[in-house]
Amino acid sequence: MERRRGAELEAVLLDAAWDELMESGYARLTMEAVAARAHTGKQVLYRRWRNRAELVVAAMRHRTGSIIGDIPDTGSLRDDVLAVLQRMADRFATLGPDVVHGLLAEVPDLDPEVHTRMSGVMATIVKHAAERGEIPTADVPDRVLTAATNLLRHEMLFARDPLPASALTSLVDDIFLPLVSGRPGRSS
Amino acid sequence: MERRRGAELEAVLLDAAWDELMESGYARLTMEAVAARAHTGKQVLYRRWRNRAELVVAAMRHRTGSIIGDIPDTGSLRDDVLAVLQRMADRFATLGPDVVHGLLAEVPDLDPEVHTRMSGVMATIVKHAAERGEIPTADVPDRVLTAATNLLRHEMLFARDPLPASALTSLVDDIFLPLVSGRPGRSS
DNA sequence: ACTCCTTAGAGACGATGCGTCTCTTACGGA
DNA sequence: TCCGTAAGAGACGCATCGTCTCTAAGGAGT
Repeated sequence: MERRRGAELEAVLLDAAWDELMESGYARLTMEAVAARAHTGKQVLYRRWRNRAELVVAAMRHRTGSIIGDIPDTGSLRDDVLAVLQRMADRFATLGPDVVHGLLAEVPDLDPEVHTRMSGVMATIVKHAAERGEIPTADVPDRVLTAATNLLRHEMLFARDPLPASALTSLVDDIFLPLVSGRPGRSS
Repeated sequence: MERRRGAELEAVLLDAAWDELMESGYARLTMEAVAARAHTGKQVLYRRWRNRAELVVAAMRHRTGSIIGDIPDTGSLRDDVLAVLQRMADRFATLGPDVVHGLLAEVPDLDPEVHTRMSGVMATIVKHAAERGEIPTADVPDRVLTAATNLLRHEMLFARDPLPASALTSLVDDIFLPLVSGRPGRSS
């Protein structure tokens, strides 16, 4: 029997966990199933991750790499923000609400890193826009910077159905742009 | 042995569930424990609620009644909104993140009712403000109406520590009021 | 007052799945 | 070649879910 080791084995384990996650969701993912899919025993999993939650988080990081890639710079503030929101929506769509809810319940420490990174991304985008003269100032409160992304995350957490296409544009046009451009929001 | 029945028994069951929820949180709440605390058997619980999640939701409704009481009307838009946010924060504080996360994971259908009600409350508050002349118009997109409450919920869901007092005022002054008054947001 | 019928109270039961433990054996390093 | 680490496999104990079973309390009906 060929026996896997080290990084090679680890990749197989994480792939198995990811596949299981996609097939069964978080609530129904069992360590037994992951081990079986990887043709190994549970101990091999528990030797690396302390519990199901850690395994799933590792599988996600392994599969999707960095939480957020590079910072969009399209030359238009609106398009930049839309690009960020679109990425979030795509990411969430592949995971599904079940996974996010499950992780949220069991891994409360998952978020802060994401939040600070998001905040940084938005700050950069806003700075670019201010340099172009699109908006009067890049000096914007953190809550405003993250308002659109946080609202999107909120909607995705509670939405039962896929988000309508209008959701992203509404967040940008009704919320974000009015706040950073210092202009009245459009009325409905 | 005195044997409880009907509404009387149901109240005892729901109180037991609530106490257990406060003591152990959602993740550690077991049907056995609730039954034992109410001095009865599990079947009595399962005869009324199909699973743990339904029992907990029923216990919450029983304890805290309607999700939102009356609509604040202080004569000031800012104070009205702050009052709503304060109520949300209080409610969440008594429940704790564990309970909310757990329910979110197991009862995805919990939200829509809350959302529409929240939307209605904010619409009324805004209408009053417009009638007083505090803001130019009550014709505000739904996403703007619910922006503050949704952002607060988002922060509470992800916050590890109790919210700082400034969170509520920041949501009102940096986000909500600028959006509905059609004026620039303050800079940080 | 007597009977019946629902269901409370109590707990056994099977199933599931976690996380631990044990055992054998492949294989890389010295 | 020898040895030690860890892979592969699965048994194990424990917790808890949700179901089933049994006895008897106490209203409802005559």
